[in-house]
Amino acid sequence: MAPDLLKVAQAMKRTHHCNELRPAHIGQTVTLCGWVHSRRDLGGLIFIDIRDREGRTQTVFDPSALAAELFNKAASLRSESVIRVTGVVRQRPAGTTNSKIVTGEVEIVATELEILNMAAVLPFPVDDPEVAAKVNEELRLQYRYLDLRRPEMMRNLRLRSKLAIALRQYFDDNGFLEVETPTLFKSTPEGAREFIVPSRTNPGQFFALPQSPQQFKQILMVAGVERYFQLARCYRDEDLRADRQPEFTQVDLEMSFIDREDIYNLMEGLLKKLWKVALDIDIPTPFPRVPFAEIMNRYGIDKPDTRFGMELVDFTEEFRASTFKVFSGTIAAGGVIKALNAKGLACATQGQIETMTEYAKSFGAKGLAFIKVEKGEWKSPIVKFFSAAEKEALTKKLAIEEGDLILFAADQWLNACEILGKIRLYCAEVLKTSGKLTIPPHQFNFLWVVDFPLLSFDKEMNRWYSSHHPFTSPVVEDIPLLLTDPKKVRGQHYDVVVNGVELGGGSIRIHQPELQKTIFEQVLQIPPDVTQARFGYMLEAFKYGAPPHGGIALGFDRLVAILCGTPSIRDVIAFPKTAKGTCLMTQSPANVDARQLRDLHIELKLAKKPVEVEVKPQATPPVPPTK
RNA sequence: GGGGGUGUAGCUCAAUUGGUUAGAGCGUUGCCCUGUCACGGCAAAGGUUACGGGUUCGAGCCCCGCCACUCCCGCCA
Repeated sequence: MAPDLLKVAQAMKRTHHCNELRPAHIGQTVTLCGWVHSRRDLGGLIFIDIRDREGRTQTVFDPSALAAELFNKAASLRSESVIRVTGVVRQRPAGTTNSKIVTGEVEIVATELEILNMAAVLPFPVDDPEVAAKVNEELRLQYRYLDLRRPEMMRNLRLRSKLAIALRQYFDDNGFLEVETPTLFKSTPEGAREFIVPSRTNPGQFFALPQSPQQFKQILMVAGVERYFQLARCYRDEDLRADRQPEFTQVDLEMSFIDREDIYNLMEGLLKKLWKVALDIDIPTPFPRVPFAEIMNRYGIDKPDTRFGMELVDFTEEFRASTFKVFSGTIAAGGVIKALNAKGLACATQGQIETMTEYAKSFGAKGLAFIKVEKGEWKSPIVKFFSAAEKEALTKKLAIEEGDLILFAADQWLNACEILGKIRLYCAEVLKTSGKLTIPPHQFNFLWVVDFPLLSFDKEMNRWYSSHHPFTSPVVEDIPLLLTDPKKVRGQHYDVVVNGVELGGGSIRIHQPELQKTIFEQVLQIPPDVTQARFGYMLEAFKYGAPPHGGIALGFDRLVAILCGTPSIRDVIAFPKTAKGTCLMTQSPANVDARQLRDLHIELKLAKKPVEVEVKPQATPPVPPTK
């Protein structure tokens, strides 16, 4: 490059970021680049706050020291225009420093201003954090590039990047290889609904986007990689939630020659590091390891929030011979009685109780028995059936006090637990809103849920299916029960849970082809030809020396969301989809032209006419009249 | 697939029981202003009340339909 061009190019560049200037820089000539955060035009003096990714700095345009042309240029600037300002750093006059920003002791007396790009009038404000945070999410997603300029969103992106780098470093330190696996994969209809991709070169055939790199990572173990990890993009064509997107990122890993404890230790080390990096919090390890049956008994959900009590208590023995037939009858039919004490919720209105009852019914409960403890009395339609001994047992085991609300579930064990588990969470929400339950913002209760049942029974189909996936290894001593008592077989599966959120799960896998074949054909009753078509390549691979192995996957988006303190993973994904799976910014999905379909040998047969993509009128403010 | 919530000016929100010309703050535009940082002052523009029907003398408000966003259930091996 010619020397003069090089000089121009260097003059283009900033000398500092907008968070850097301090009294130590006074007297220096500096250049800043960024966006017009705000402009305060006092007529004879203009202040412009310039903002970049790092922070904000005040610049001053003083007509006594400037060409009129430059001053007018500054006066014409609109919010969010892109500028480059050169000037001299000086101390702010006494009494005009701004303690709210780190550069608040100094300002730049502008000597040059270049407008790199004028911005149109904004569809929503990005400079006022309070207003911006309330803006309709639809609008934020449509103009995501403006939304991401907000410091809060930029902070989320930055933390996400920091965490990704920290975990890569952690895995490298622990001897892992990062391997990328294909996203054009094969349909495996056993799991979640998949996104299907037609193959042009193989008419009538389809790829599927992977729900996880599960099979590839196991084959990498057969390949002798020994320790693999990946920040893997995964796809599921299911309905969305605040914590679910159709494409999402998993921290995926697999190790050979290990057992469950090795996974626990590795992940505890990782999470310890990430919490330190993000929040400077030392989380205690090891995490409790609690069997599934105990978790269900105590919390009624497999991802319990243990930051508050209100645990479920069993009263099956106490009510076995009760004169209250609803309870004793349920027990006689093989069911259980569970209760929970919603501390301080006796104030619940009739309406709230009804809401809870309806809620319980929506999960299959027949009703929801309750006792309100008010003014020393037990107010309840059922308490008249209870004997003194039964009342005493309740008082003792539930530690009943004035102001409590006791709720009961009578059903088969798992149903009773699950119903009361949902009610427990509902009560916690009510107590939180009324200020009777407060949870410190930086409390993190981690735990491992272990010993899940390997198999679940599908009544409609009258067959067993894998609780997780068919490659999960049974607990070794339970293998003999596979064909005799499948219900009792525990899987070597584990979930890591924090504050009621399932952060991830994994398992030790089956590495013996014979056992895998038994599970597929005899336990799951998948016909051999189907097994062969779907998983033949895996069974084949496992014939040539598969090491014992296991792994886990963490939901990276959820992890980042928790560390950013946001309830929605959309806030930590740069370009998320809406609840209907569309992208408001790019207006996708969209129609394709007939020729593309013809190339793919696809013909559309739609019940309804394809909805013509309505070209939304851009929410642009009226164009101001020209001067 | 089912249930709940929301939709009024560019943005955030009001609008009493269905009743006059649908208001406010911010933003925008014009004028004034040399120490502001939520700058200030004066003035102005800006509305198919998401959309389509219906009831009514009269609908932002009631009814039916529909669309979008959102939360939850189902679903997510």
